[in-house]
Amino acid sequence: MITLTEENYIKAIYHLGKQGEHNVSTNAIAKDMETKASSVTDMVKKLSEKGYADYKKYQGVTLTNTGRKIAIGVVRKHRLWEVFLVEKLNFSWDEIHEVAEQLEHIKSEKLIKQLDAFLEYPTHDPHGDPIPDETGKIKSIDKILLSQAQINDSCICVGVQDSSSEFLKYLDKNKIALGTALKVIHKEPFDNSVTIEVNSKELIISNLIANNLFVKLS
Amino acid sequence: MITLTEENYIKAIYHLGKQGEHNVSTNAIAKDMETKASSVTDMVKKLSEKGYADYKKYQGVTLTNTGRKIAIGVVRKHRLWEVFLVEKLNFSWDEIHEVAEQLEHIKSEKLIKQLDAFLEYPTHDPHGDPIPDETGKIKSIDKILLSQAQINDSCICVGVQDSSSEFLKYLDKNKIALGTALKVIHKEPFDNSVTIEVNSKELIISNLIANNLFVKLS
DNA sequence: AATAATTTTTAGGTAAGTCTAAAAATTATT
DNA sequence: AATAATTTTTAGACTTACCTAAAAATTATT
Repeated sequence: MITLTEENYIKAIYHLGKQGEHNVSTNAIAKDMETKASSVTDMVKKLSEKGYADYKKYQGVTLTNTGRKIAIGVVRKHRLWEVFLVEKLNFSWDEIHEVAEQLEHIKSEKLIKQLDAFLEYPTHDPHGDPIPDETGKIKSIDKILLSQAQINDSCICVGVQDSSSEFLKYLDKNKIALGTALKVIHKEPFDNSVTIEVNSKELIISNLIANNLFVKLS
Repeated sequence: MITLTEENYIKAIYHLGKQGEHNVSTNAIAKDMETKASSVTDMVKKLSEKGYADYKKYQGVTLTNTGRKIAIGVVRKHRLWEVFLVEKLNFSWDEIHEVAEQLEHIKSEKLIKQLDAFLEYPTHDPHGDPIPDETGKIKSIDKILLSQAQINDSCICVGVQDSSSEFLKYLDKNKIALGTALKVIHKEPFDNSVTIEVNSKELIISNLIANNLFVKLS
């Protein structure tokens, strides 16, 4: 049996390793999970013994295939629950993370299978992140950061890099949601801000914002 | 903060005390929770210190108002999730308990409020048990055990006492569900079995079954 | 009422997951 | 290449929730 804590460590290693393939440092995990490096060392040893991770002292850690499968399962659950919260229970996209963090640990094959069907097999969560399918396959769309789009490019908002409440509230305030059409009008070389056309209005966006918004060229 | 384990103990004390009002013995809790009496002693001391229970050595334990409120909150969540599983995710009534045991511990005011609304404010769960409202009020219907009904009484199935998978499967097999109309045809004094008319057919029901089926006279 | 049986509590120990502080290894700097 | 800074690990301790075994209290039986 895998514990809740183990699941959380595995998830962190997965995310920090970009899909769990490259070595993740003890300190990176500690920072991400708001715990101490010594606790992380203890846990990665344990994960390694249990066959969920490969770990060599001072060399960081990677997930094994088993570990990666577990991580993907948790991510799948997390994202399906996020869809449920937004679509069925009228949560806004800045409120869902904390609840999904709890729901992702509920253990029941049938539950997640039925939830998936009930939501009509969504492919992306409310932040635009892909939902792994039952077999763990993740289909990613070819998205770029808004900061990388060129002048006159037309595109559609497909996701966020930062999903902090503050950032999402900023987007709400400016009527930018998933699916919103944007057009790049001007890029200011001085501060790397971007002028875009959105909802038939012009809006100036700081570099920080443009660096956290994923778009798809259209 | 209250832990998951504490919540489970509080819930057990609540159920064993019929609504948490009369003294519950250490052994009764241990049996119910499949743990040892010594563990129970430790925990009831802790619950008592935290103000959730009143406990005097060798005298058993009762819930305080605070403790009872917590128990009712957990029961509310458990039963709402059960409704969700049956109504929305096509679970059958013998599959829901174990998943609801997990879901009942998810902490989010908004979640449960919205879930309640999404389910259109159900008053009873799939076993016929009442769902406490937001303020903790529980409206119970005047139900009796089928074994207490008299010959020629017409009634409706409104709940079960035993919600074990075996019993619920027996009911399914015999096409008895919540809302099913029953009529008492004969009561056999020798073994206390009951002959009923259900779905236009006669069915002989053992005393054990009749003692676990709640009905409302109609 | 004394003894037996049962229940409950106490005492001491274990495992998981955390922490602090110190030691060891690695990486960066001069 | 030697020293400094940083990262990582080890060692030892704490908390929660559990356990076993023995002691104490309660309840039942004769």
